[in-house]
Amino acid sequence: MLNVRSTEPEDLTTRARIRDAAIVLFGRDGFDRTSVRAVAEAAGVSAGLVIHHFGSKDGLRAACDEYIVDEFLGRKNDLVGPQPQVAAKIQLWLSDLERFRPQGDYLARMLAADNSAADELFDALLAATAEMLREQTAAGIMREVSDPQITALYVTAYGVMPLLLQRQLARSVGEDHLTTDFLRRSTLPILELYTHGLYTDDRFLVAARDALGRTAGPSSGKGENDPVQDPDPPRPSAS
Amino acid sequence: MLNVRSTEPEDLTTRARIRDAAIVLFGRDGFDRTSVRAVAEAAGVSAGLVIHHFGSKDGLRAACDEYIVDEFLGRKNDLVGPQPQVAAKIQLWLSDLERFRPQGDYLARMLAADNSAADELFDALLAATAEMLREQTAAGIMREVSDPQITALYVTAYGVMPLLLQRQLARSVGEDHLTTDFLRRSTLPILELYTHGLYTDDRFLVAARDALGRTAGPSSGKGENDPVQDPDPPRPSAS
DNA sequence: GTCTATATAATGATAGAC
DNA sequence: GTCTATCATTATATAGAC
Repeated sequence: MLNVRSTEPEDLTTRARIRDAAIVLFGRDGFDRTSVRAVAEAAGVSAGLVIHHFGSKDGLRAACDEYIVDEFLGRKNDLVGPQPQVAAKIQLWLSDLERFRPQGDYLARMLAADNSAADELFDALLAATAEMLREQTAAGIMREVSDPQITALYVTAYGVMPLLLQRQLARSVGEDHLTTDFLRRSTLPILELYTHGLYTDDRFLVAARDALGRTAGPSSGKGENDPVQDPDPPRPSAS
Repeated sequence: MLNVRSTEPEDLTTRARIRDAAIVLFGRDGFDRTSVRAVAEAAGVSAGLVIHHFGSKDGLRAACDEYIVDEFLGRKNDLVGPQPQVAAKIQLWLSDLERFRPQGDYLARMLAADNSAADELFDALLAATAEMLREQTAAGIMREVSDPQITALYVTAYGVMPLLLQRQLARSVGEDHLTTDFLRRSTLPILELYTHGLYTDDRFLVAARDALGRTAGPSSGKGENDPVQDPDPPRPSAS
């Protein structure tokens, strides 16, 4: 299903070969640590030709950005369908991590960097997530939440997190990189969280509602005991 | 509470001033985009002196890494207490985002990069989270989960996510950077998730258990319909 | 400890031949 | 379109004076 041309180096134009080589190297080593010469060598051309095709190293980056975003958002070539949807693309990527690692790595770097193309992509993911949340809630499949916008935001951010922290995730189970097995093993724990939560009762939620209620409003003065979000799990006041 | 010397530039040694300037610039612009000269200027010294003190630019980075990790893990100076705990440090950081932004930005870059100091820190956070999960479960405050290791891993990773995606989080609510208000607003949605989950019933969880049960074991062959984790929220097969 | 001056290497980009 | 040769800039790091 879906064409695979874009990752087969064979019949690509030189320009496309350079761009693909750049995605691999930029994704693996980072933009700054990758020289135009290195990209040229990987693509089997001269450094001058790289500049000739993209104007500058930054032009090359822009071309990579655009390609990745278009690819991911399904705005690509062929008339395979009206909208090969984001979800389908995600499924495709996940079905063959090895093969799509370069794109994934590149995407991760984009999201972490100060990059307007990445912003566009994140916004698209967020919009899709928000819409899904709305639909599922209307259908009674998902609970009503107090703040759909923020909820959608965190669900989206939690969703892309594995891209950014793949090194830590893989390392913690003794792997070099994310594997399909790891993702499969992650399925149940994540679904458990999204189905039941982790807490056995309402106590922390109620306490937070109380605390926030006292200062009230979307904006407020500073309190001493702000129940601000904790980079670690929500936990009782102790510890 | 807790001393604040480390962020007051006044009475620091020159070496410490250089290191602090480097943390600011490395955190803001990235290691590669920051020159030794820039660090030197920010610290009010010559480039030669920076090298004199740290041997090389990479030595400077290593010193910054170590400082940040030690600081965060509470292994720092003074005898303020046996273990000013990670949780306390997090609270301190969150209580004054503006002031600790340089450290936060630096930490974010560490975690995203290929950095052994960051690995050590992540491992410490993970261990603390796993231990907390164990305790809370034993106390009946948290539910039993099917895979405590993976659950702890995701809870930890979700916890540090805002550090890595602060740009996207802030942007989505129209801010330039994370604010205390944003974190306050995030408290309830996150606690809702951790208390009730998002789904109204078990259907997806049961379906996943079924699907995984069929292939069984922690490792298995490839299926066509792997219910692999989705960078977007768990969702029904449709879409 | 701190500075200035400099060596040396690498990089992005240009020019011009083919 | 593609190459080779080269320029100009910038970076890290060194050397030696103070």
